[in-house]
Amino acid sequence: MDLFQTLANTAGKPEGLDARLARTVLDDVDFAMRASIAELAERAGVSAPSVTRFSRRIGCAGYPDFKVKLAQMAYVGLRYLKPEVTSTTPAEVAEDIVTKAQDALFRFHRQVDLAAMERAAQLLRGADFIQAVGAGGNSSMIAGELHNRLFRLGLRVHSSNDLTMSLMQASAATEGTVTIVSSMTGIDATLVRCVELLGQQGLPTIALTQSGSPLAKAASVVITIDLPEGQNIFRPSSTRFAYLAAVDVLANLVAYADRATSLQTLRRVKAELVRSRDGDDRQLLGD
Amino acid sequence: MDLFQTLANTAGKPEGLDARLARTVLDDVDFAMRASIAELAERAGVSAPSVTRFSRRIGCAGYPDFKVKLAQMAYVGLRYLKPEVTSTTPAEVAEDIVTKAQDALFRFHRQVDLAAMERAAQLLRGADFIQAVGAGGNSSMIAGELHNRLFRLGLRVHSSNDLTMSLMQASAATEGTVTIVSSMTGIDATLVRCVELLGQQGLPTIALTQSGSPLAKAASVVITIDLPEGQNIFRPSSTRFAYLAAVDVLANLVAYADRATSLQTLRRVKAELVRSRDGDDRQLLGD
DNA sequence: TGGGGTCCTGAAATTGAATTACGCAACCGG
DNA sequence: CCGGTTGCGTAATTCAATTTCAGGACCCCA
Repeated sequence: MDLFQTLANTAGKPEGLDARLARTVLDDVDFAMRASIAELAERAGVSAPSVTRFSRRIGCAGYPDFKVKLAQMAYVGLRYLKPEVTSTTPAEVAEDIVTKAQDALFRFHRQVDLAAMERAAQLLRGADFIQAVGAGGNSSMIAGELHNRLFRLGLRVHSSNDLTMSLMQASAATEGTVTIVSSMTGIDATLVRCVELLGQQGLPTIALTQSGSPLAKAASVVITIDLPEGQNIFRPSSTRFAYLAAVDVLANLVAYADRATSLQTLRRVKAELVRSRDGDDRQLLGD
Repeated sequence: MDLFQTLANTAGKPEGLDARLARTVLDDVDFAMRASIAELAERAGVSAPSVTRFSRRIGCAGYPDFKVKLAQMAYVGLRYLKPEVTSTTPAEVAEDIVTKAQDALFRFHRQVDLAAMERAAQLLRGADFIQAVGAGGNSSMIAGELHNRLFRLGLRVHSSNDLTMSLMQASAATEGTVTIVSSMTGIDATLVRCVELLGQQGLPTIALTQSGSPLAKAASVVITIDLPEGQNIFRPSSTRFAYLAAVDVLANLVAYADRATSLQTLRRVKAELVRSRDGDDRQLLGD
């Protein structure tokens, strides 16, 4: 997992055969994955034994093992180390975005607190009414997705991007209401206030946010998502891929918690779509 | 890419050493990646040469090459072949969702038509006004994202989930308007009509949709995204990850097309957010 | 300044894994 | 019942990777 980190560090050193090898590898990962030890040695201008030693030093059993580990890492993280190359060709842009998105998913999967997920799913499952709240673009999308994923399981959901409105609704919330909020920063004062208000009334709140943020401190169940954001101001945030995945996992857990009801509702939604729209029931649910 | 497909097919055959080998490999991919040819041969109960022949038959240069290819595929698609296991534990659900999302991104990257992307980016860049249209949950999200990504580059965008409204706006559209629509099915009659209407007026349209769909036929620039949807009715569509990536690539290309303007606008947006919200400028742009 | 030690490196030797060659056995068509 | 074909394992071979070893650079201390 940390192979790339190690490689990048090694490549950063000013001199030494290891640095040269690391640079050669990073320069053309595909080549390194295909090449024999002799070919790689030649390209890097070192001897074959040096390659073996290099492989060992960065934590592999030998060169073949290094190749396998490299291949395992190659897709996710491929471009990560060339830090913030301002990619300009369309191919580079596409690769950059896909790679970062996959990396975000990967990291999310590593760090996801499944116990918190389950608690959240249980809360949602038992709710009489669900409020999904998020604002600011990315989290607005997540709030909308929560609605989109949960209503079809037979749950009563309202989603909102209007924090002022949510604050009012929080004051007016009744027993049985579960509120789920999303905020990548977790520092929006209105949102935090909203969650605190609900807490004071003994109403459960779920937050998708950064750990340690004010929002995380205020919510009753926290699903933390901590990801490094890149420096490239032009690159749309890959973090939302992780948030989206979190929504999906949550929705799935809710669905499984009460399979029968969910299935029934889904069938009804689907049937109506098929009837009114296209008659093609292989198309997916929702457009 | 198709290695897993091939493996799954081979494993499906009732008899033969190849089938046994494929099953052995799929049964424990990690083992296969680490094992020597002799170890794998023993576990499968075949001879070493059979493993080499097997590797060749499924399209690899030899066993080491097979291992590398296997490693490349291992994360994405790992669970793919155990087709539609109805995963029930939270860990399985999470892995399933992350894997499928990564797979969707992977496939998107493979098939993305960069030329079409560039044409679309050029159209957007040159537009006086952009209409982003999508409905039905998934595509509503995409329309919203298009707005969210493009406004901050200094473009004038309106997004809508209301197809009836969009139809009216299409009739009223003026020179300089570029319309970008998203539809995973590509068969919504109103949306197709909307695009046709614009075409008749000589106004450019961009569609993110399935190839071969009515919508794809009607639009002037088509960004095709063809992905298989899983059978699990409970699993939220992983296709939207691919759509989201498409939006990001597009937004990035637009940004680079006129770097100076984009940067300026982004800086302004960011400055305002930092000022009014948190004073922490490492937080990402939008919540 | 010089001697001993350590570290780094590549050439050569060695090991060991993967592949090829070969032959046997089963199956198929005539 | 007999060639021909195919599929497989054993044994031989090849080739890649690794270990060994020796040369050289650098450093520390006398």
